[in-house]
Amino acid sequence: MSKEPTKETIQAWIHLHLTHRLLLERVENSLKSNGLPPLDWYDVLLELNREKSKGLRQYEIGEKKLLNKHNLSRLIDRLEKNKLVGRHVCAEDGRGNRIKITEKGEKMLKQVWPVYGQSIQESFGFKLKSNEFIELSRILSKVLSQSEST
Amino acid sequence: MSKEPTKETIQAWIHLHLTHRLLLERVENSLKSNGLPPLDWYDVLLELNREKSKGLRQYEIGEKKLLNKHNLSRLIDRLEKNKLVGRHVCAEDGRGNRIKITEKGEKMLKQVWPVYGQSIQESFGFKLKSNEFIELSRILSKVLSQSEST
DNA sequence: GGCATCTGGTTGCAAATGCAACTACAGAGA
DNA sequence: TCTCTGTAGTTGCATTTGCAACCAGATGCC
Repeated sequence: MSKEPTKETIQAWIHLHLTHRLLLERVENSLKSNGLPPLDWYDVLLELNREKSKGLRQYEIGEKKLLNKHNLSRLIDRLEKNKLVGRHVCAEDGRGNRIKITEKGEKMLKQVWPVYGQSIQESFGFKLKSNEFIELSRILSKVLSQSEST
Repeated sequence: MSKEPTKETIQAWIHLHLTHRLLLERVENSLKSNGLPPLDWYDVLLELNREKSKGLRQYEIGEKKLLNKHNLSRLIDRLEKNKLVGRHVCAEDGRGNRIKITEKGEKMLKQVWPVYGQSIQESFGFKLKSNEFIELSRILSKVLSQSEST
């Protein structure tokens, strides 16, 4: 089994890398210039918002968002310091805690979305056709789904 | 003109974000565990290797790689400290300098590629069919090319 | 139970990044 | 020429990340 990627593979990887950098920079800039917190905050809050009642364990967030535990722990620190989430005792496991979004966190979500959404739309949404977004998602999902176990 | 991205747009963006994070983490880990420098070093060296004689201005590298000047300046510091590149006086513009790759830099490129290439192949190359890589590149190129001026 | 090992999460320290201010030269215009 | 503005690159400082060591509770084995 050849270990060398093909030209097409390399090309696609480079484009993926560059496109991501471009879009992320745009999004972060627009958040920042609107006085809003970085994208990661939104990402985590959004995940927590889906589990308002139970909350989530840190490792669950880490798995969903592919964030490592060190940084996630400190990201939660920052969110907690800003009263956007709370750490709650975890009944099932004394080591861990359950993270829950606060009212203020929910408000933040609502506040961020218009800016975030608009930024995605401008930098990305207008550039492709609907079926291209679908195709892009399909292809990337394949990469993601086959990699979960690995 | 609606500012709200469609569901498909959002979905594609999230997949792009996650896939990139996954692949980058894999690549960086394999480089690190083989005692090799981070991907950015390779990226910049590769660009410089295409212009061995003339070298490149920092802003040129920045444009190609979408790196901002502050970080690029310090990245060059690190590369220079490791004797992988050199800063040379720039005839046309007294403010700037020309960055050129050294022999050691070229060696580093050769040393990194097997590990880097293998890592891409394992995490990415095996997951899609050839025509999917081509389609992926095509779509992402559209996002990139339409964004250059913006 | 008692011990070793594993896992979730935290923390100290070093390295990298983002931001803003700064230097130095370039280029345009009076 | 002189001045004003713009651009290339650097640097100080605060924030964030990465790494490794660590703590404490869970799990497995005897």
